[in-house]
Amino acid sequence: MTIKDLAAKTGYAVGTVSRVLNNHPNVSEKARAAILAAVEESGFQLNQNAKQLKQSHATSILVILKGSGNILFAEMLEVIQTSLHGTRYPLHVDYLHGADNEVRRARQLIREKNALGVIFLGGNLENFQSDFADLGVPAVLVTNSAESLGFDNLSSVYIDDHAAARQAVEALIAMGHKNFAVIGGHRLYSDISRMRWEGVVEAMTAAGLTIDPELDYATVYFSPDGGYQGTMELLQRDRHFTALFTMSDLMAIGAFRALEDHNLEVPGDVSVIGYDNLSVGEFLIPRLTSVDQPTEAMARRSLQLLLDAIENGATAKHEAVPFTLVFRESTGKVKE
Amino acid sequence: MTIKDLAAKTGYAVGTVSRVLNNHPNVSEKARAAILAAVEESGFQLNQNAKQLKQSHATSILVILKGSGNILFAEMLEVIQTSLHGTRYPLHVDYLHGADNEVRRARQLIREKNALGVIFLGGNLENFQSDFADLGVPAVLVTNSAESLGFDNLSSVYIDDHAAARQAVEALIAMGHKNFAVIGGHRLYSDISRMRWEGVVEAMTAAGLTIDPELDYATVYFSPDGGYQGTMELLQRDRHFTALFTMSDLMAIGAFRALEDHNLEVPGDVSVIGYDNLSVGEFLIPRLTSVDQPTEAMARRSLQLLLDAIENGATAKHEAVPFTLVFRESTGKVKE
DNA sequence: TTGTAGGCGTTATCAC
DNA sequence: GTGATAACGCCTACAA
Repeated sequence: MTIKDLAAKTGYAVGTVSRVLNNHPNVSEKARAAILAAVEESGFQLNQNAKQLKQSHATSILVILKGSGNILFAEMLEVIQTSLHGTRYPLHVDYLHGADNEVRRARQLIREKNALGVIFLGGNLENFQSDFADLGVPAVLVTNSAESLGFDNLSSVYIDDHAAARQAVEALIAMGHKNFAVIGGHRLYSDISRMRWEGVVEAMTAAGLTIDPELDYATVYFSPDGGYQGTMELLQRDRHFTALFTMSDLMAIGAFRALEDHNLEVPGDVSVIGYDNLSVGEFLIPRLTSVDQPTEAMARRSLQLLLDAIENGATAKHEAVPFTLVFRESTGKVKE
Repeated sequence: MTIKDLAAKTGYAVGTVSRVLNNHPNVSEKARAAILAAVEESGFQLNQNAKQLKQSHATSILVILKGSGNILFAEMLEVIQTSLHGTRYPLHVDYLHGADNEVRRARQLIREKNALGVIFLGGNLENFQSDFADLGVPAVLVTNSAESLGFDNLSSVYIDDHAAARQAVEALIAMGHKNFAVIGGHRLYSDISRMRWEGVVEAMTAAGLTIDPELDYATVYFSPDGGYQGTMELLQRDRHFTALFTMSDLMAIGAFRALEDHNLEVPGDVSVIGYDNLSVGEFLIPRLTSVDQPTEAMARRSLQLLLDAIENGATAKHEAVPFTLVFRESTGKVKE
């Protein structure tokens, strides 16, 4: 079933059918009604390959999401989708694995889907470094700052991981904690892990405290299991920490379990602070203190920046979205 | 940059370029090397729109995933992806929202992507009822049984939700529980909620116990928050249950919290059993008893059924994959 | 082994 | 307001 068939069926020419299907003017009400009826009856669907192949002017916006399991990205995507719904910008979403090169993928999809701009939900700075030049359309990277790259069509929206981690630790220091342990990802391969770690170190140093990058840090996956393994490892090293900073709320769940297994109380013996402020944290026992990732604000802002660049040719901006610390029950004053 | 440009650049004709790009035979090594070098240098990428539009024979397999937030589906997708990697079947994945019609979408994508077959990860039987006829390629529905529909090209792989819920409740009855409460989705709109509920009722009835579909059931979302709200509601109704069946592990997390808020111990005062056996359950305090969804087995089996239908014209099959109950700490004998 | 040309389903530019 | 018709980029007979 093609528009040719529809044309034959209704007695009009393909051009008229196409005009109806695309809501173009200069079509009689009669023709429109007849063709729409035939479409309805036959369940006809436009072939997007042919459409995209032919269509000359770009109209759509592209979102490239790296890591489909990431719940924060999923939330942001939802915001973008609802914001764009009903506008004149169709949305294309593409899901990528961590290993794939998101910038190359973007380049191909921009051409194929006639995209006006791209939002990268997550991304690796190295890929932008090597492949972003001459992308041709405005883009926004969400999560990392792309300021250092200096591309004039690449904006970025992020939270200041460095400052967030620092403030989190400062708050715990203010509660009297002196001995910290940290669980996170690989500081070499994970930008955010490195930045958060640096924030921790900065806060410690500023307070005249010390933390050992080898002994007080556990490198694990961002999962409950990772949190469990990491905490067990830290505990076995016998470092006697009273505060545990996990780089994700998921890790904190595993940390809770490991501490329980060692008969350590939260926050009585160990204060635990997570990261992301996932909704699940509110229901844990004890309720989890966490660094809030303002997903909605980040999503909204990135879309604004992109549309501003598309519609008004606005220049690239790099913005840190304000974060907040959410204090709940898993942190407290250190025991005397 | 098109294959025309490549042809001009290398001095060969577009036909030769196309043959190289598609690994067709009858191309001299010299030509292949020259063209591949040019491709590498220019970073050329085939336009998939044009390719798919033109390509006559189908090669790919389509996976339609409903509800991108669903962690079980994400796991199954991973199994399918790795299984298919390196085979002659490219994989197309499409993510859909709950409200969209997955069968219509499949119909369009089959045509556009030249798919040989489809795996539906989740799906609504009503949509299959109304739109599946004459889909044209073999398909497998994962999660629900499609046996009642009787389409000869639609297989299904599922776990017997009915039996699983029944066995879960039977096990708790064997521990001495008599008063049950259940938290799940809307039994009208959610097939699995209805089937699980029916399993619960069956077990209760068989044991000579009663359960009230109004008073002992809370309809909520499949989330920690839903579990919390549902448990609070049940508690406020003052039904004095000693066993709580939640239709998802996520709900169980919220249930734990609500019980704690009422100074009720798990499993001392109330035994809690979840569903899905997510990895997080292992780390909860107490560790969560749950109905295991054999995601890997389901994914493997669905792919086998599909490939068997594609390659050997095998007829549609409907298979229940065996589930297991994983007993951990959140369930126990009822207090005397 | 290589080149040529028709056509996939659609949009857009012409005439009418 | 409507109908032809030339592309879009590619694959694939078929011819050379």
